[in-house]
Amino acid sequence: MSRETLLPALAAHVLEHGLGSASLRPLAKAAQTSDRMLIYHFGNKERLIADVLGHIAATYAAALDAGIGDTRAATRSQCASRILAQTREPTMQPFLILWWEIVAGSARNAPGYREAAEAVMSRLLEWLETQMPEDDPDPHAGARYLLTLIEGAQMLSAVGHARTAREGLAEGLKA
Amino acid sequence: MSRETLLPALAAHVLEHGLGSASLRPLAKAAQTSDRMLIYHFGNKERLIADVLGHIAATYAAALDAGIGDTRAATRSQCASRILAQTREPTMQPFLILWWEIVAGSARNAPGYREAAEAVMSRLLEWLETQMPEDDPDPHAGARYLLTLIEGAQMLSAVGHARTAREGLAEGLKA
DNA sequence: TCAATAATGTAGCGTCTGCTACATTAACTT
DNA sequence: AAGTTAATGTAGCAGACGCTACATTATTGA
Repeated sequence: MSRETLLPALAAHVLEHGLGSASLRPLAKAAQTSDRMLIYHFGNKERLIADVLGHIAATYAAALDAGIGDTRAATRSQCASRILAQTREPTMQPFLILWWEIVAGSARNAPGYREAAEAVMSRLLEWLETQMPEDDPDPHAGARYLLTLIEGAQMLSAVGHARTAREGLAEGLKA
Repeated sequence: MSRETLLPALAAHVLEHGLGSASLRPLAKAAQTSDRMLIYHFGNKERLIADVLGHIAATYAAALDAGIGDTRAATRSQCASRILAQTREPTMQPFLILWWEIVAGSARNAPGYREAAEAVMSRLLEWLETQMPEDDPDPHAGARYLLTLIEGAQMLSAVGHARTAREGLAEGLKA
């Protein structure tokens, strides 16, 4: 069992249980190995977690690419709706919950977190740019605007302000 | 030393070192007591953390109120600038970093987190509403819009996308 | 004044943590 | 076939974790 073979199982465990309870022995059990072997393959826990986060970020990016449409959106609002529909996919939920732990780690400069978070946001930005309306006056700025608005809404929803998020989004997307 | 006497020292420690390293013995040391006494006063760690988060949320809310201006903003953009200026205060930085841990806990339904986060966002919303331009066509929606946008920008900055945040904000606030 | 209650100190239990020393087996190279 | 390296098992160390049992000192109320 190589490092790459282990990563999916480790990622699945982290996605389900969060980073707070990601200690060696539970992780090892989830991947059907021993803590001994995890250290053997990854060197130490820090690198393990960094690798797992990298794997998760890559998986998320691939899921985004898979859900990409071949037609551009007609309006910014429709563009936002598309990405919000993606985030409502059930398979996306564990990632959305884990995401805030990644942001928290990034804010505290935990090694590996910043890179994973940056990668995800960059990919999301690319996705948005390809989906922007053809006649948009400023697709570059528009994509960044939509990303900012959507992520703000996502956060508000995570802390029980879903209603605030909905009204904020509506105001920001009205024609 | 009562529960209320201890809270400021505990809060200071959590603000400086984060919730990840908020275990009983370091917390006790910071408050010049023993783990024994922390359990005695708060019952268990779960309630301790919930109380500390509540205290921090209240402190943050008070800081917001203290920084409130007596004049309304002239434009939504100016209103946003005011709150962004507040968040750049050096004393605010530890809270901004801790905030994402609170969001992460809230997303995972950790006890006490949701309440603290909700309280902070509610207060921020009130603050925004009092500062909205007098001639704004829809101050209710406008405040929610600004909150969503600003928090999205805050998150992007936390993960190394400060430039994206700046451009997104600019696009969302242009007249 | 004396009894009841609150507050604190000391010591430790059982468990989990990341990690390592040591030994053994499997696989590959020459 | 022999020797080298990679991969794995077993056992355990030293420390941190949340929490508790027990004893002791302060404080308070009758």
